[in-house]
Amino acid sequence: MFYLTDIRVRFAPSPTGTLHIGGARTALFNWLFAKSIGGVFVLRLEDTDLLRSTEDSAQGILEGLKWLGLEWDEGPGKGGNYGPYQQSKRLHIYNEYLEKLLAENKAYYCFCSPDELKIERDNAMQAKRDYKYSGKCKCLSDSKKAELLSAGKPAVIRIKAPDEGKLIVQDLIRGNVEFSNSLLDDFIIAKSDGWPTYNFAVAVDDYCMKISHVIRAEEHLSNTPKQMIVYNALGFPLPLFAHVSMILAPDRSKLSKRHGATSVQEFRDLGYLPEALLNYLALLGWSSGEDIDFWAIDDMIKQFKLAGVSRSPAIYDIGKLTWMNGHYLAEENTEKVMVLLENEAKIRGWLNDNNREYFVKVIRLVQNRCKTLLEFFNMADYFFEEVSSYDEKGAKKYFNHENSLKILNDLNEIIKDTGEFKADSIENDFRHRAETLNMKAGDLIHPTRLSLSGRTSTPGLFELMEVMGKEMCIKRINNAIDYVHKLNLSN
RNA sequence: GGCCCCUUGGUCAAGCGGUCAAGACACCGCCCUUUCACGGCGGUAACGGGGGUUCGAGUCCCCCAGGGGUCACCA
Repeated sequence: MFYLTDIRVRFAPSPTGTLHIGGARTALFNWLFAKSIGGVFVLRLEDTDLLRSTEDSAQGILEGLKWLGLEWDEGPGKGGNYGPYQQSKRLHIYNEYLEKLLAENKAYYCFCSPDELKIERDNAMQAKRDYKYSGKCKCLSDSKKAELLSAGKPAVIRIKAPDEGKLIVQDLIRGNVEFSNSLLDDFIIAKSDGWPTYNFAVAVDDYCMKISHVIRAEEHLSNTPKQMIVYNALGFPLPLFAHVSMILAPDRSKLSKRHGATSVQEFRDLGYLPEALLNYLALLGWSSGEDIDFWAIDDMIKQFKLAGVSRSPAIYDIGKLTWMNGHYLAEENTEKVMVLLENEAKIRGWLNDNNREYFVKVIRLVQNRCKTLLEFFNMADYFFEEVSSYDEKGAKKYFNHENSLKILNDLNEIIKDTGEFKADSIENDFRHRAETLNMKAGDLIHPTRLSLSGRTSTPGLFELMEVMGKEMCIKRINNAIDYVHKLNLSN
């Protein structure tokens, strides 16, 4: 009997694209599982598809994982005792096991060309039969085989698959899932270019890397019996499996580029915080049973159980992610937010060495109203740039009646007269003046807001004024007065 | 099409034989308020269908339907 002494899990993406949120969630579940029981989280790059794998993609995936804080214990850049952690560097290992299977007559060379096989497959399809490889190369004589091999005829290696009985996948999320052996054929384990196929490489690597729990996306469930055949042929003990359901787009289809942002980096660039994305992803398919929306990562680790992972596919909802991000952003340390905004702010000329303090004050005012970092740049422009136009409806309402000029002039006076330019005292002055003028405070507040920001909605006006400073306020009120003058002339 | 997985409001999701079927997002009201957010209160909205088992079924079993996955010298 084989006992697992060490808990080891892995995330094994193929570097043929970006790290999308489905992959990120799979990585997260692996990571949480490992952390929750003191296991090891391994990262392995499955890059045996030489044509589609790219270094850029690999770097992007690594970067995405790091950004999320899902650091791996072993893997690229980290090392470990079971490397290399890139399949493209493990050819000698696969060859060793390939030769073992060949020597034990558990696998055989197949010389059928892709074209031949395609024809057989098409025929089977047309006849509405299930296609299974005929197995004709299995019966090749040794001499014939040697002849073809030495003639350099391209060959793949197939594994001899049992055709009776059944395989039971022990899945920690789904329970036992049975597959009948009769459905499987002698599938290819090594391509004619000498590289192993996925199902072979995965099984060999998971064994060699002493993986105890294979936690991966549901799309791999149907592949699992094939991998089990490899395990069995090689005499490897089986790991435990856990197949996590997929994340679907709002139209219930598989996530793809046409669904907008799907990759971790896109979300980063859109101004989402890693904590928020992680929290959202965790709740999309996992529940502790408690009624908690916001999870500190440490609590997640404490509470995480594979049994709490959902079996049904989940449709992701960017609205909820955004809502959640808004909460994280509102509570984030202002200095940290500043760091996150810094680059873009400098590019826009909003931030330089002399106005850091001002910039921080603006963030403090705006950050709890933004749902994403990107929104900050849409919401705070008037703090850094001249007001170039006024909200149309606002102008109609506050700049376009007989009292408008008088009110604006009054405002200028109030502002000039305000001794200490602090939110409290400004507010006091405003309310006083409104009273003496027999107006509502709003009658003064709204035109001021529009004058200072060009908008009808902003953070609290008096806080805003304090941050802007007296000088800027007066200047903008004067600009508004000019604007109203012109408006009157043209009427 | 074969095989496999899945099915509670629009979305996420609690529930594990007895509940008026939680909660969150979204949506709609109201309150707070200088606007916008936030917050508070309230509301609309669900067990895919059909058979069983049981005193009793969202919960167990079977069938159907729908959705998803997979059937490559891709991973």
